[in-house]
Amino acid sequence: MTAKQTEKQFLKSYNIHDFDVPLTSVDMAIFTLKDEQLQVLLVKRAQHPALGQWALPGGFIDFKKDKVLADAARRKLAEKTGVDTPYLEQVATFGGADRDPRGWSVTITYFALIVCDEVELSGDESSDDVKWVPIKDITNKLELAFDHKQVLAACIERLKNKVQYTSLPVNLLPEEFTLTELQQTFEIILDKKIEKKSFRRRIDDADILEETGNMKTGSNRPAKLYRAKPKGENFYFTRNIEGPR
Amino acid sequence: MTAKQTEKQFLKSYNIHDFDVPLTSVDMAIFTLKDEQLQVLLVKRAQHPALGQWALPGGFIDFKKDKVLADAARRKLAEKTGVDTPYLEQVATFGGADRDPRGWSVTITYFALIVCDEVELSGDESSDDVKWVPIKDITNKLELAFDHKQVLAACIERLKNKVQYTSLPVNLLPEEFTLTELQQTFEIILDKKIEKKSFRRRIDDADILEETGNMKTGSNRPAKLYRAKPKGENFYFTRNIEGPR
DNA sequence: GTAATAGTGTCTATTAGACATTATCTT
DNA sequence: AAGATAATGTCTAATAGACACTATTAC
Repeated sequence: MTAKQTEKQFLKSYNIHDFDVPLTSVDMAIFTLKDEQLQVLLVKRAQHPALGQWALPGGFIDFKKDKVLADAARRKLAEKTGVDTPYLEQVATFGGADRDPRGWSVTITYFALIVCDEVELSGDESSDDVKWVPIKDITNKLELAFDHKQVLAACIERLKNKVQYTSLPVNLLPEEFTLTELQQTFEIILDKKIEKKSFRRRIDDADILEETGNMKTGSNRPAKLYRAKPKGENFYFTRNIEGPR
Repeated sequence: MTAKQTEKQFLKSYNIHDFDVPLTSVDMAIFTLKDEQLQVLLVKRAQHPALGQWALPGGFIDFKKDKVLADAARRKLAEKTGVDTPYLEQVATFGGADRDPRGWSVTITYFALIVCDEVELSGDESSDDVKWVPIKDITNKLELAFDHKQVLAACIERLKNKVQYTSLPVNLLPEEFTLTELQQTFEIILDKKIEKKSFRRRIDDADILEETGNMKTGSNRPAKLYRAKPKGENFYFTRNIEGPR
């Protein structure tokens, strides 16, 4: 391999396996709101290594199906849940010699926010079982495969942090929702109470919602239903939610 | 490969090359403050592909030298600059079929903040030349190898965003510095003026600096010199710098 | 009517920006 | 003393939390 080659000659003689190439995969923390708790999807591994252990869903890149990294993440999500247009965010990439017994490995980690009643859980050849687990139950008692507990912790931390200054929780609610439901979603993730008026001012100032015209009724005054505005990317506030003084 | 194997048997017969494995590397955006500008280190590629083009420094993981991903980033930084304890932050991972002519590739991207006068630039076998480039000069005119312009844009965006609510710029200054120098650093990165009293209140409230006891003299009133407190991780403010009203 | 939750008005405490003022050095 | 920059005092405007109050439904 001399510098006098043309690029074409170089590429012809190039063999990826001449170099140290880590085992590279994509893992997902798929979050949803269920039973008034933030929950994450875990799969029981049906293959070695870590056979039988609970793990974040994930897998290898498919060179034919995936054009870019996020495609692999979306594909994994769709395989497990059937959901195909979630909020998806890359969190971090973990790599090291010891995190997988097969050798030096790298995992690119994403989290997704989905509406759980749009989901049809489905295992596949790589998992015996799939389940939602409240993130509060992910304690020392529950073992996860590989370093997935750390990976998941990073995803939860990112989510909690961003909920302090973005409108992310909108993505955990169905098409139409009330402001009270949205506030409760924030409160569940932040694990603290938010003052109603402050919250509504904040959302109103962000100008990210529109009324659907419909109302949610119950045994009391009906509430206006809102949806995210069409152009609705995530809104970034310049101040964190402060919470009770 | 049946499910009846033990994990040991599985690992024995496992061959990483039976799967789609992307070419995985680490790239660095090394930032410094030089001539009152934020600058980034670029290297001229001495090898195919993209021979002769300017690129972010980077390279492959070394399974012997690198225990975890960040080791590879630190090693690349030290090879180019001699700096060994920088502020280092993982930004994002880019992967796709088309970003490198050698095939499906993944790059884990970090940025580093270093003090440029502690640096001894040194090329090595993979680069003809190394230089600092002001980020304002990274325009349409300047071509970068692969998708490095996008990669760099992501690093710059992350840095600028975080400077709004963290104390990151401390890492761009030498051991001792004045509050005015720190303020100027913020102003350069954010590209806007900050009101002196607001800035000093903010830094004071964060309680991240300590006086060194030394003064910086000039042709006017001397200024106190500060250093980051020993336990000094980065401080996260709950509000962004607002800037002029 | 009562119960319940939706939605609003408004006070107060906090705080960031503005900007004037004072302090301390060199020449 | 003049010039320059460091450092601080303090006013004002903006705004988040607190909390009381009104509105609208089911029963």
